[in-house]
Parts: sequence; C-alpha cells; structure tokens
Amino acid sequence: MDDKLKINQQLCFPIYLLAKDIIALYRPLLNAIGLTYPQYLVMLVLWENHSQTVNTIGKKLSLDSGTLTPLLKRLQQKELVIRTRSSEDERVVNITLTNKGALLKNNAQCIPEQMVEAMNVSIEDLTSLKELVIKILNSKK
Amino acid sequence: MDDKLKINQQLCFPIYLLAKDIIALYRPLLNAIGLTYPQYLVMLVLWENHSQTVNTIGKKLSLDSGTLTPLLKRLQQKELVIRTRSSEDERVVNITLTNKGALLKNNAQCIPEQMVEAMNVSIEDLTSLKELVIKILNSKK
DNA sequence: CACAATTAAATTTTACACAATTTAATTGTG
DNA sequence: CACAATTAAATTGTGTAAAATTTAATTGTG
Repeated sequence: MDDKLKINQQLCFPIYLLAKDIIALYRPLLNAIGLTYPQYLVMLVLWENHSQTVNTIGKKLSLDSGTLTPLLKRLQQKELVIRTRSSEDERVVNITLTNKGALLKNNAQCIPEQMVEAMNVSIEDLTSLKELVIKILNSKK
Repeated sequence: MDDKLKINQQLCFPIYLLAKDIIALYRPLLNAIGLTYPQYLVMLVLWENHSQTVNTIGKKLSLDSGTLTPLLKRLQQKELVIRTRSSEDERVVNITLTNKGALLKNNAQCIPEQMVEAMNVSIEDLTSLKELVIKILNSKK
C-alpha cells in the first residue's frame, strides 16, 4: 500500500525545489549586476527588443501587471528602463531600455556559462531536461 | 552567432514557467480544501508524521523560519495544527496536527490523481521528468 | 453619435520566499 | 561555574506572485 500523499511520491515537489534551487544559484551572479531573477527575465526580453509594452512583456514571461508594474518601477529607479504612456493609446505603457540598461547586457554575457558550471550537471542532462520540460509545457491546451 | 542571452535559449526559464504552471494547476484543487501549495506541502509532511518541529519541517521542504512561522500561524488559525514550545528545549516549537488537520487528509486523497489528469501528460513523461529532476537536484554538493 | 463592452495598467490584498537581525535558550570549554 | 559560541524561532525588510477591483481609454454596435 503506497501512500500517494507521501512527499517523496509527489511529482511536483522536485520541480518546485529545482526551480527554487536554480534561482538560488542565479542569486549571487545576478546580485553582481544588481538584478533579481524576475528582473533579469524582464531585461532578457528587453535586450532582444529595445522597447515593448507592459502587456507584451507580461505575455512572454507569464506575468501580470500586478507583478510587473512594481518590478518595472524598480528597474526605472535603477535607471535601466524608461516608462512612457503611448500617445496612440493612452492605456498602454511602453517600456524602453536606457543606455545604461542596454549596456548592462555586456555584464550579463558571462551568466549563462557561469550557471551551467554552477549547476554541476552534464550538458546532456540539461538538454534532455529542457526538452522534456518544454514538451510538458506545450502539452496543455 | 547565437545569442546566449535570448530568453528561449535559457535553460532555467522553462523550469521557472513549469513550476508556476504546476502551482496554478494545483490552485483550484487545493482551494477546494482551503490550502495554498506551500501549506499543502507542510500538511503532506505532517500527515506522514503527526508532530514535528518547525526546524524539521523546514529541512524537509527547504523553507526557513521567515516563511514557515507566518504560514504555520495561518494553519493554526484554520485549526489544522497546534503550535507548542518544547518543554525540554524552550527554543523549539512543536507543530502537531489537530483532529481536523488529520482528517483533512481524506479530502486530499484524490488530489494526486486529479493533478496527473490536469497536467495532461503521459505517465512515462512524468516519470522520466521526475527522475531527471531528482538526478539534477542530487548533483549538487 | 451614444453607450455598453472591452482592454491596459494600476492598485489592493493575501501569501510566499529569503536575507539579515534580534531574542531567548542551550551547550561547550576553560 | 562563567561566558562565549551556537542554535531555534521570530521579526523586519524587500521583492515577487496572483486574484480581485478600480480607473481610464478605446472600440464596436445600434
């Protein structure tokens, strides 16, 4: 009789732990450039596309305005982004990288490599993990 | 020239998304029994062992007192647990299931099965994901 | 054109999560 | 025994997350 409610029987608990562990590994690396993990995600999105609406950023990261509005205000305080209301549609807020924000990308270049090293796992395992996770993410309607 | 800082190149972003998605799938199921996901984890640990110290629970779930103290006070308000100082060591707080807390396990029995269905993924994929994640979790020193 | 419906952010509330500090109790060593 | 070091929780502060509500602007239909 195996108890399906045993913590080590749970399928989701390891993923919850891994997600927290990964963010903990990022923390010292991101701390060096003054970002938190969610802030880093926003910056990644902006480094790919200099100026985007709050809505667009939210869709790419699955975050809503309740999370993004204060986060973006913190990035603005750090002078990494500028927030401006769209003139075509006053409801829309455009987030644009400052020069400082764009230049921060240089300091972030080493992070992916440092993370692979910090995780102490083979590229093969990382790759199959990523593919499996993406497959499962896509399996939802 | 692939840009290692592209969001879809990141290995950790899919895991971050999956962890959030899983908690989102749990939410309606756990809402039915009045728990959040971290509260559910604490209850899982207590259903396996009726009475444990805050410290023990924290080690099992990788959560510190800053998170657990208020969470456990909420479980106490719901009359699912009792918090008592140990008489042998006054620094230690014992968390004990109430009758109500123990009985809640019956209402939770169906959740693992409902989750597998909600995730809409084959058992094979879930199993290999879990094993890979555990392997990676263990690969740290 | 009017006005209901929709949309985009912001705000509010509740609840983690973690770092750092504080408080109180216990333990180890001289 | 004394007292520094350690340990366990609690507290404080900062920063996500998500649900629900609010505000303001825009769009669609009669």
